[in-house]
Amino acid sequence: MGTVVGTVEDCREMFDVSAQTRITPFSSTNQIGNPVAYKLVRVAGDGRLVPATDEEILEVNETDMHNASDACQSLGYLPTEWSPSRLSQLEECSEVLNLGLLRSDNVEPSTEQLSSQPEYSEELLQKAKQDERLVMVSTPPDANIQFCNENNMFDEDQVHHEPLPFSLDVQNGCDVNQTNTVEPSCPKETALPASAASQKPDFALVRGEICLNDLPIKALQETFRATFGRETTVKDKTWLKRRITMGLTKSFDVPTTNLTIKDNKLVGIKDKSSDVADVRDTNVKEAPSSSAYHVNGHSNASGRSLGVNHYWATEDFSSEERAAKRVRKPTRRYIEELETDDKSVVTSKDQRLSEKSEVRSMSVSSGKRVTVTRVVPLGGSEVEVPYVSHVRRSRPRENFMALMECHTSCLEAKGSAGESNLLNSEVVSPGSVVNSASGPIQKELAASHNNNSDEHIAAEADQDVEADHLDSSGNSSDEYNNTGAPMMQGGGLRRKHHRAWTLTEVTTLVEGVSKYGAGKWSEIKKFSFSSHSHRTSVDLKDKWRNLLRASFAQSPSNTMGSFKKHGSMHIPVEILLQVRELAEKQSLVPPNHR
DNA sequence: CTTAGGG
DNA sequence: CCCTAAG
Repeated sequence: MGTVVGTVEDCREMFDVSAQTRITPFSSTNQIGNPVAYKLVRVAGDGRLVPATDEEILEVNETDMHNASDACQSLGYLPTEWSPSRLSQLEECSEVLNLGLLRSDNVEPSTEQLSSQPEYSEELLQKAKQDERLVMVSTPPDANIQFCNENNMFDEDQVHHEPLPFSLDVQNGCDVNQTNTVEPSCPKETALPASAASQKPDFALVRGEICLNDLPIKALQETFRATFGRETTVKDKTWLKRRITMGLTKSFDVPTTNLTIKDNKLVGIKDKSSDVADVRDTNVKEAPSSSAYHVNGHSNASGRSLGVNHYWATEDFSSEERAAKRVRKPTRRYIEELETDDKSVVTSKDQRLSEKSEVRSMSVSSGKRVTVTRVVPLGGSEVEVPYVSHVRRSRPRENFMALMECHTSCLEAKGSAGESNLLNSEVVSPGSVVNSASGPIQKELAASHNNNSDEHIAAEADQDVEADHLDSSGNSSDEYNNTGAPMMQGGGLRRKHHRAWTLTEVTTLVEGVSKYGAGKWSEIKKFSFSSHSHRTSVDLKDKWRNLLRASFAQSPSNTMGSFKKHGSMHIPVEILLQVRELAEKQSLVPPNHR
């Protein structure tokens, strides 16, 4: 489903019919606490902005279809003269559009629903091009409050329009006390009930950088999701914070209706730029005076301690926004970002990296066509999917499961057919993950193909099995799936490549270290771990580090060690002692002796 | 590519 | 485990 995109005229028509019914005291329903991205349409009579109902959205969409196609001849058409910045603007647009979609579509928090949305993104982008006519408006969190202050300007009709939480993802992901059905509550500042308070935390989530500082990465990711309506796999706190902040500020730039309201009055039709500015101004200038901010602070205090603040209550938002726009430097670290970020701000270095990552994410393909893939986060795991467009960024493909299954079956059936191309070209290999870990995996794949066997797994797995039955933990075999890629399990994705270290592995590691010395990981891998296909040298290094930690943490006081977390394998004390011995020995004796 | 470290 | 920065 799309957004409310349409000419003002369209809306007029609609509202001639429906406007009266929906004009009710604002205070009766809406929850200001919710950072809802409203789709606004203007009421014919008084020119008010009112949130569009879903039906209206539909209608408008239909009416708009023509307009859209009119204005933008074909969907595939992209004016070449558009500057990159222009495009990026649009991207932002579409992002916000997606946001709007999120809330309008979500009746249930299911992901299937959401997953289908990306399909519209392209179309949305197209629509976004005619920003002149965009009726849909996504108001940033504070805008709601602002509307509230402007007093009845934002009429609400809960029957037609149920304000949904900013993003369902936020609720779900953040485990906040919220239900999908937003109960009507008084949005007035005066009545800031506990119900509102319960929602504040979410609100706070999308606040600003300052309040993000204390959040763990997870929370930041949630916030990101809440902000952009899409997942992120980025684990870089700094980046996340910056991005979130940017997203928040940027959302102000979304084109609004041609008509603008100023001081409760309809100003009239303006050109886009001034219009945007106006909207922003009203939002920015008026909001800070609102006592709603207090409420926010309050609920924050009473709610989850997010270390929240009055960040945007006190900050000069407009300036902050402008500053952010310029200051912002594109990240260079993650493919996801490189592909979704504004191209306009990419620096030369980033360009290089971008290319690099492109290469990285490019799959060899069958025959003439090269399939570029991108990493799509799904349920904590990342998979490469054929890269479609920048626009589709909100949700992973819905039939991902199918892809996975298809792929795995491909693998099995593939053994004889043996065209590895297939894997890469059409269905994206789940095994080829972003990082270096894909190396071994692909080796495995190759092996399986060469063997022409259906039990290609066994080829490598047996080694593990062999190793496993020697020790107690023996849980590494369970992880073994065809590709070595994360396996589906009850619909969820396991973290890719998580294979518990078996006791034998540990011992061989220790022994390897004693032989070749700590730090000679490649050697150790080559000689001692030749049988264990996985376990890269890095793995060995990591494991050794952990072993060291364990050994030093445990032996000083034996009491502590006993009631440690028993989540993972218990490393026998002897081994730990051995580890420590080795560690001490090696740290004292320079490796040159060996 | 290999190591060392931070996350 | 993942991701990177350095050699």
